[in-house]
Amino acid sequence: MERELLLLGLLRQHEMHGYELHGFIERVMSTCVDLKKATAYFLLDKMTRAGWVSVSETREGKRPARKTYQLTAAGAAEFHRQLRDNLGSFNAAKTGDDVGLAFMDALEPAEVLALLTQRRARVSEQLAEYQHAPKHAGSLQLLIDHQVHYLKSELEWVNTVIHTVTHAVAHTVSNARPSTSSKKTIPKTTLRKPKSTQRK
Amino acid sequence: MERELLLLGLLRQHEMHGYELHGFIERVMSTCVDLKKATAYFLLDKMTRAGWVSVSETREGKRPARKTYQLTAAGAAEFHRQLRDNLGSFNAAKTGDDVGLAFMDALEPAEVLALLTQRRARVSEQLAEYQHAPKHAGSLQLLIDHQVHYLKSELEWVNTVIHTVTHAVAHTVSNARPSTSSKKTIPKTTLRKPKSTQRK
DNA sequence: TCTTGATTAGTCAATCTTGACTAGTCAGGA
DNA sequence: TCCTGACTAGTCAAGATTGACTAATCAAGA
Repeated sequence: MERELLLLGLLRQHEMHGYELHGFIERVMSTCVDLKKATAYFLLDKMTRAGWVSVSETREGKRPARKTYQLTAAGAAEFHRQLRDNLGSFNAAKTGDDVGLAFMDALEPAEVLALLTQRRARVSEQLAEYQHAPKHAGSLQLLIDHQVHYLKSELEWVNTVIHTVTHAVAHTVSNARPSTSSKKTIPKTTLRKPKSTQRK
Repeated sequence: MERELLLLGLLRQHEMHGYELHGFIERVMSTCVDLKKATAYFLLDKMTRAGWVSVSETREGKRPARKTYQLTAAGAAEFHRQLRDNLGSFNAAKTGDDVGLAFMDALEPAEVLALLTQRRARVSEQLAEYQHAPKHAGSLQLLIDHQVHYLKSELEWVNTVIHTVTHAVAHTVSNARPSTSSKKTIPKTTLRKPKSTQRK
């Protein structure tokens, strides 16, 4: 839904054709939003049907006609409505990217540590990339700063997990029978067998 | 894609029917993943076609038949593949939830502040809710902790933005002609008009 | 001049996701 | 007994999203 706001917001500045909108988003904002070309066209179409933008075909030379989109009055109103809604509300992203953590017990702790270390490297790489990227002007930089802030927080998180697991390993190893490490980290009580609803 | 891993991982513990899988995810993991019922069934179906899970219809009393899903050997292999992939890689969430920030200039700074304050309240509420929720066992709690860590980071972020905007307002107001505040925060140079590709 | 590869501009079929709906069961009160 | 509302279990059509494809233009080198 914030993708619509984004398109409306960009069109507010001046009319553009679909490819241009998508290109700008890719080039400048790819750090924090992703909007594939086909989705951009889909949304522009939808918003055209809703009367928020209007299209005009422009023909240049022998090129196939390009569609230029411009904001209508209704679109401007919708932009303001969505903007207020966007700034005043909060939709937490789901951090489910690391669901695997719930199933750590399926692997040797040593392997888990190796994998998490690899994950940490990925986070660092991305963080470095965004931190050293050329600065943008004004409010756009704010969005990138947000992503950087988020990545820093993710880096902290991976580190916490790595520490936790490291200690768990140390503990487990010292208590384990030789050559077999206890791999159960989810106690049985977490996942109960379905209460048998057998009847009759 | 991590939704598949989640389903496979849960089925690894013991067979379940679709409703049970979805129910468990809703009840226990709704903080960090969201998987609607229909999506769960869709994925189970897909994974059945892929041979990762098998289905058996069980009939109890006069109830309509329920489908019970169990992990196959191929499914177990796939689970391990996906688990390794999941732990070792990192897909940054896009923080685009606040794209509106890029268009702050369309509103009075005072209103922006009010809206951001409201946003901060939303973040706090959610954070409080998750922090005080009953603890879960083992690795599952880890996922919730991640979400809490993330929400704390978001709270910091909103605060940063509020501070920034507050100062910008102070600065603007002191420089402004009386009764009109400068609202342009995105300099013109950020969004250029398309270089006219006029030819001929 | 011809070919190759990049850029512009979009379309389309396949896949994924979801809100809304169906339908049986069961417990408890009128 | 009948009705109501909650729970169980799932289906379905509509909508959103994407990867892969088409097709024209243009620049630059062989």
